[in-house]
Amino acid sequence: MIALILKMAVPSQSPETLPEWRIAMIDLFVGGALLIGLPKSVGQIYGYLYSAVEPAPMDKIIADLAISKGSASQGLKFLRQLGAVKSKFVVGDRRDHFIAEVKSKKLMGGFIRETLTPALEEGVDRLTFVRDMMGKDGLLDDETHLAKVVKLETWHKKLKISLPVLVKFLD
Amino acid sequence: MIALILKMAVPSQSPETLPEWRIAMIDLFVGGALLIGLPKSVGQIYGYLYSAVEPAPMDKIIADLAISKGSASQGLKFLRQLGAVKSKFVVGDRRDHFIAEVKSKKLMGGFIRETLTPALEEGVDRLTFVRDMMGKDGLLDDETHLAKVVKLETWHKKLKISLPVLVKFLD
DNA sequence: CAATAAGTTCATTTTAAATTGAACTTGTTG
DNA sequence: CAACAAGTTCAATTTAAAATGAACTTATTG
Repeated sequence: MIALILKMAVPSQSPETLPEWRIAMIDLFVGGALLIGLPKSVGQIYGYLYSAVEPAPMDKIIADLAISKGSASQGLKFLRQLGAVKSKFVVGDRRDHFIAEVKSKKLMGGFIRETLTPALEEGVDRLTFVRDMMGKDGLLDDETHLAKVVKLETWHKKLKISLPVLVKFLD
Repeated sequence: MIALILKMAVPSQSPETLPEWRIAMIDLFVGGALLIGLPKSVGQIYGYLYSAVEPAPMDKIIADLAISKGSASQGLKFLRQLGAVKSKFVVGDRRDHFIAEVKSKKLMGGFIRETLTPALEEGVDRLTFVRDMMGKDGLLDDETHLAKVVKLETWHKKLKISLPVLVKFLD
């Protein structure tokens, strides 16, 4: 009996046409996503959830954004890894319901952790290698050559410092 | 007579095999370029010039990096627009000779000017549009909805402020 | 436990972007 | 001014990435 009532509270979703302001907001996030090298679909999904008033299940996202199951599943997986999206349990509904995390500590922090930091780490390795190879060629005594590596190392160090600061500043 | 001597000072370039340290440095810049959404070839060219000891003409870049004339020409054009590369006149040689600009004010400043700022500007337009449409739907009185736009506007403003600061810090 | 719903995975297709190279423009020189 | 060298442009091709959707796994329920 209770089950019946709960079931009725979650009628099958008809693909809703998004209001213009939501479409514009989603576009904004799509632009941002592409700018930092993330797939369009990820921007769409995050924008959708950011602009949503209530938690949305995957099939609703799929219907409203007109994207495939695969894109939605993978996009949400990625966003959850970042910590940019979390899921909320809704009573009487088997489906996961997703909401956007809006604190930029979570948003950008996740991006830095999952994307930027690995890239920077690879950078360290390459820099070490450069030093080694220069040493082999006896170039580390040469002012000009040494300066090139040192400058790179300085950039690297400063980037590593400033990214977290940036995140904090953004709120 | 003089012309003859000068000509001999610039013998036809045999495609030189780059030392490992230069290859590693170039890879570093390729990684950086891809990270910020620039084509691989642009990273290669900049890395090549950054690691070069003397100014290099386009045909040397083409030969050493084994890229096409088209890529080289377009890549250099882009880098000059940014201000990340400048050309140096070499006596007795018709060809342009290129050198990398290493001050990050030039490097990142150009990127911010040419790529980030236009993107941010488009963001302003979209945000204005979002406000308009929300207004039309009478949603700007609603705390929840208003908060969403305001948060975006705040992010936008802070990003605009912090990018130049970041550049200064990087040197 | 059979039937259904939710969600994931991944081989294939689609799409977008970068690269190429041939044709062209511009400038130089003997 | 003819021949060549340097560099640009852009249509066609190649390459890489993202999106799709069918097959699958896992969990739920009547």
